Amino acid sequence: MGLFLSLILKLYNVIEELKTSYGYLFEKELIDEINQVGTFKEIPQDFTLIEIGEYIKSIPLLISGAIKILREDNDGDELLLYFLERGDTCAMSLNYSLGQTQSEIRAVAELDTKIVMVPIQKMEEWTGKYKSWRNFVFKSYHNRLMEMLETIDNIAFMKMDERLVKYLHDKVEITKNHNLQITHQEIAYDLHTSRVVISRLLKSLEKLKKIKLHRNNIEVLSF
Amino acid sequence: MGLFLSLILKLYNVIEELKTSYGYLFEKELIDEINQVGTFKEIPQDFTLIEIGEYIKSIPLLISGAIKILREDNDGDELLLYFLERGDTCAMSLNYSLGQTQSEIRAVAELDTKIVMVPIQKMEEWTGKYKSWRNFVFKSYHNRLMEMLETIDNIAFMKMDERLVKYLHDKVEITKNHNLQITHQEIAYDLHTSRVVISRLLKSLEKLKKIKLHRNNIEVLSF
DNA sequence: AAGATTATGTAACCTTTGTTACAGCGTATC
DNA sequence: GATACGCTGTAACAAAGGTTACATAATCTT
Repeated sequence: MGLFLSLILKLYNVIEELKTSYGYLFEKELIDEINQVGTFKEIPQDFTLIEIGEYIKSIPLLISGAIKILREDNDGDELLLYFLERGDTCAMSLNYSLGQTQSEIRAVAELDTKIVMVPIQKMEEWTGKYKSWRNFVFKSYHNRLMEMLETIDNIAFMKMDERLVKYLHDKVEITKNHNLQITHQEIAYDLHTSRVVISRLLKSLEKLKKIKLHRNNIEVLSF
Repeated sequence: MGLFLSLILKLYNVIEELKTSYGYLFEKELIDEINQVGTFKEIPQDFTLIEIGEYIKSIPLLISGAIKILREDNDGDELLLYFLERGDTCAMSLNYSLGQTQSEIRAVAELDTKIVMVPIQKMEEWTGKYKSWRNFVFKSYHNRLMEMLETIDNIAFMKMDERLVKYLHDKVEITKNHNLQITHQEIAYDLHTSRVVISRLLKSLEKLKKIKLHRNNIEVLSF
């Protein structure tokens, strides 16, 4: 009886979470369908949702938290592309071609994150059936294109010191915390450079009183 | 009478061109609709189709030729993003939000190019009405995302000499000509670097017998 | 043909970024 | 508390790319 009640509560919560995050976007019928075929998942921080080369079987709809999308080259060198937040989905997963598609990116939970996974098969059905889903997919694609453009701007037009400042500010925004739990090496991976370069630039930012450096922690002062 | 005949021939050609480039994608009814509302345009090489900040009023469907898509930063520094070819469209234009959208990119004809311009208003109508159009839009978005990924790979993971080699090879492929009519300065703009750097690297490629340098012309030997 | 314009070649130098090496500190583990 | 390990700081050097300056060559203009 207690178990039964908690199951009902759980389901109730999922549909509530969906309504909160997507209710303003989707019709009631679509929310109901998502609730039926989707699986709710709670992802702990730093968990890898998908690796490069893995087959994409479902589309993630973000309820809360944040997901970091990374690109990697043949030598294993990384680069942070962008973050996904509530109401976002991964445009890379939206490709519903006949054959299976392999992921071009790695997705890692940046925070504890709640998502609803929808089987990729529903894509085609829903894009015909629900105008709101169609618009959502178009909008997602468009947002992702804009974020890729921003990433290109960053790496093409900005120098490493500017990129680092932007990175720190983005992190503060995503985590909603001025104290970033992060090592210099981790930043170096995300920006595709070396730890020494990051330490050097961070130290100069500290001298400018923009940040304060601690072990495993960076305090962002100016924002 | 001669004029009347040539008009008929012209219209006939447009629908034929559409059928050749898009017939395998679109239903006959959609081809007919495109033919009715679209305007056929012949764009001469180097003509700018759209500037950054201009309002997007129509979607270009490429019939033949090639279009170069460029990004620019606040200081006017350029960067080549990718090329569009037959059967492609500009994903940046596909955003049919309520308000007008400003272009984030510049589009320049790389070759003499034929396109059909479709009013942006048709987007919403056709995505509901034609499954093939929907798929085309999704596929375009996906292709453009993949090209942006490739661009990011280039600028993030490759050094200038490798980027230059890739650039030359891409040019040969697009123009279908081993003799590239181009100056060092133009290459420098596309790759967002300086003319001196390009001259230096080109000279070293020439010493490696990969290219032969002439005035306003680069002969690509190894391919 | 003379002069102007544009394209290319190259040297010298500077800045940014990447690499190697090592020291010192904080924390966890035994 | 001794030891090991991970994180940070920094120096010294190397490499890539950007800048300035100038010479020369090809082409266009008049």
